[in-house]
Amino acid sequence: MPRRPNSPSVRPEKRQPDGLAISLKQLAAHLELSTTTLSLVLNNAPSAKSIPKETKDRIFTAAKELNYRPNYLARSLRVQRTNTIGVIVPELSDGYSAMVLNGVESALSGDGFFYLTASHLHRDDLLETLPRVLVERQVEGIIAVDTPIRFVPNLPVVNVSGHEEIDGVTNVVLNHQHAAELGIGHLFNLGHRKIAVLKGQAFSSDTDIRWDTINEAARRRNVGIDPRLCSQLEGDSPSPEVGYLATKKLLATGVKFTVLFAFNDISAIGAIRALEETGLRVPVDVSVLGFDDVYAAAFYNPALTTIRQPLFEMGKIAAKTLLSKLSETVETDPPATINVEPTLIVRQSTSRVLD
Amino acid sequence: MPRRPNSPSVRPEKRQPDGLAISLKQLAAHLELSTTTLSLVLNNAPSAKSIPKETKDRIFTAAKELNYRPNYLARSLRVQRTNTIGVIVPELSDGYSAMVLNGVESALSGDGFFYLTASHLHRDDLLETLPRVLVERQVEGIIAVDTPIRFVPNLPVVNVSGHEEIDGVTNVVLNHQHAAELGIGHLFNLGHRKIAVLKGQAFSSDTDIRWDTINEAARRRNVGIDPRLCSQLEGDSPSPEVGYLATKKLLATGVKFTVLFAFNDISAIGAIRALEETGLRVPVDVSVLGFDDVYAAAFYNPALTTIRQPLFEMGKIAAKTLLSKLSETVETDPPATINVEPTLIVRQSTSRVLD
DNA sequence: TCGTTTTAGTAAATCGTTTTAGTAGCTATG
DNA sequence: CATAGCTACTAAAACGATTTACTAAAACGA
Repeated sequence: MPRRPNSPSVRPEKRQPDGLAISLKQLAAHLELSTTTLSLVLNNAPSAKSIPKETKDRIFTAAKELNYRPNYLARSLRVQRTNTIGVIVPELSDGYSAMVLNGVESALSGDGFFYLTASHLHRDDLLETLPRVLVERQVEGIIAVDTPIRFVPNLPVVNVSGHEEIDGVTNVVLNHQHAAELGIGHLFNLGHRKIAVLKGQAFSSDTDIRWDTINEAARRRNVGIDPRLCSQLEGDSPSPEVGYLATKKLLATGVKFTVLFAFNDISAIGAIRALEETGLRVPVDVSVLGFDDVYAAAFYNPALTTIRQPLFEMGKIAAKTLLSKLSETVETDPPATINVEPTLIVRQSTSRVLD
Repeated sequence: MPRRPNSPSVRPEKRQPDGLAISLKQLAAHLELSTTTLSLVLNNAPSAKSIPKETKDRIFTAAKELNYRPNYLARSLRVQRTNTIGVIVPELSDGYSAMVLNGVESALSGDGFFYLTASHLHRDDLLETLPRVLVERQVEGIIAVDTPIRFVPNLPVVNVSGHEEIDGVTNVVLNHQHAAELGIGHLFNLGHRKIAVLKGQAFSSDTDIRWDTINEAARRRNVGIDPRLCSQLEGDSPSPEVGYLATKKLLATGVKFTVLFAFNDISAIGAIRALEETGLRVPVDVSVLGFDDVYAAAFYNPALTTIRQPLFEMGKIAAKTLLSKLSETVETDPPATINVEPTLIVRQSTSRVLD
């Protein structure tokens, strides 16, 4: 995206001060007109067509001069629309949520919508209460990101990476069959047969389906995955450490493997650390396959081969879907599930098996 | 933080459905009482002490049964408080903002506050309009993160990593003198004298002060920084690529250096890629020093030596400061600037100079 | 000239709360 | 036995917009 450079320093006098808030009533008094007239003109309602241009201009200039800004609360209360949605994420710092959020925002900002963010931190109580609190705050809909649905509000809901089928909830999910095919296919073609897997944490929505589809794709090629070669991530830290620990556990079993299929890039990075500490070089001795394609993946050392998940787009799609649910002009319900496609990004962390 | 594991699957019948919203008026009609009484009881106002317990219980149970939730808009409009603040960030996906945001949220959530997020994407028009729009939405205060202030609303403002002194704006900033001392001191002690620097993008608040303090700390040790060994980051991508490109430019000049002090960890990662592509090993041939200590830093290969900036805490402090500005019980104004201290984290990307 | 339409507005209701300023009826007290 | 004080409530105003249902005057048409 091309950008013009900003002026590096802003002169203080360029900063605009703000007058005190003025209400429509005050503005009307100042103009000796009724609030009705002002409201009609300022929102250019159809019935304002009988108001002469001269009066309209008076209103507009006075509004600008006195810095009139409608009170969103009052307006929202009256028109029963807040142009606000709620977004529930596990935690903000994990990269995953931030990416999705970024997509959500990009779709929302054009339409004058804002969003309230809330993190549930995998806590049961928050999973119950957060949707209620958001409803209380009159959000028009909710986007949940990698979050189990405990409470279905009477509002449109879109769940990113949700896999439960719930009435009124649209799931935006990766095509996991395809993702597993890409990953296992790539490893198989490189000659790998002893595949270890880092399975996701129990609380992660994708854990089960990821594991199931990987297993299936492997079985389809007559390469069963040795149960001893599956290690589950534990703990909700967003750092690579969880992958490091899970890999250590894997190595401790002594069962040999030629490749490690990680649950995500972050855990793949931790895994590589664990492998190299044991004297295993990546990808010479062991290949490592990531998932997600976060920014760091391309620049890691070695650059990660990974299954790209279009998180930004998923957020964008989620927001657009929610908006279309909210606009009463759209009649057709969105499908219960919207699939997005993964991409295999081959870099340096996987290579052909030697023996 | 200890956590009990979640049940991995939730039985559908455990999901709570939501009844339609009911208003206070409806609830009052149902109980054959006035809305006044209900409001007094539900908010247990002092004047509700004359209401007998029996009536109170009737009200509470009916509210629970009919699932009454007060409309936050209406309440906010009446009491003139929204318990909502606005947060303006450059972009969500860069890790930096997400970390700060996480801290903000942690301080806010206990106090029943929520926040609206807006990204300015370094665009001049958004820098002007976003604060206004947030004011329109009746936020009670604004936290700006690494964001120049173009428009000072008539509200408490806290600027994380802001360096302009503006009336009514509190800056939460790193002690950059100390940070530069830690960094340059570390490099100096390792014998480095030819120091290259990756300077931040023009739009980043910390760029100038970081550069100035580093220069000063170097000069204090009689090691001037060769102007040809300073390369500025360009472009607003949050990926390591900007560091990669800036380092390539540095290498193209042919001027030798023994260490590279990067603007942040992300650009340090890009720098290492560029160095290794040229056949320079880190830290054997060139040391690299990062800044921030993001999650990836500890697990990068080589693990990054870096100056840790407590971003989570800075967000938390910013939010707490804003809240104290908002509570009229606190009389004393917070200081114009709040300093936080950096820490030097020594890992594998720096080593003693050989010659 | 009379009726209709258009022009240029306004009064009042409304959204869903909170809060101020009461009001009846009962009880205690000197 | 008057009155002060308490008990158990309520009517109505307010927050700041939007919207419905008007009106009075002017212009138009036949």
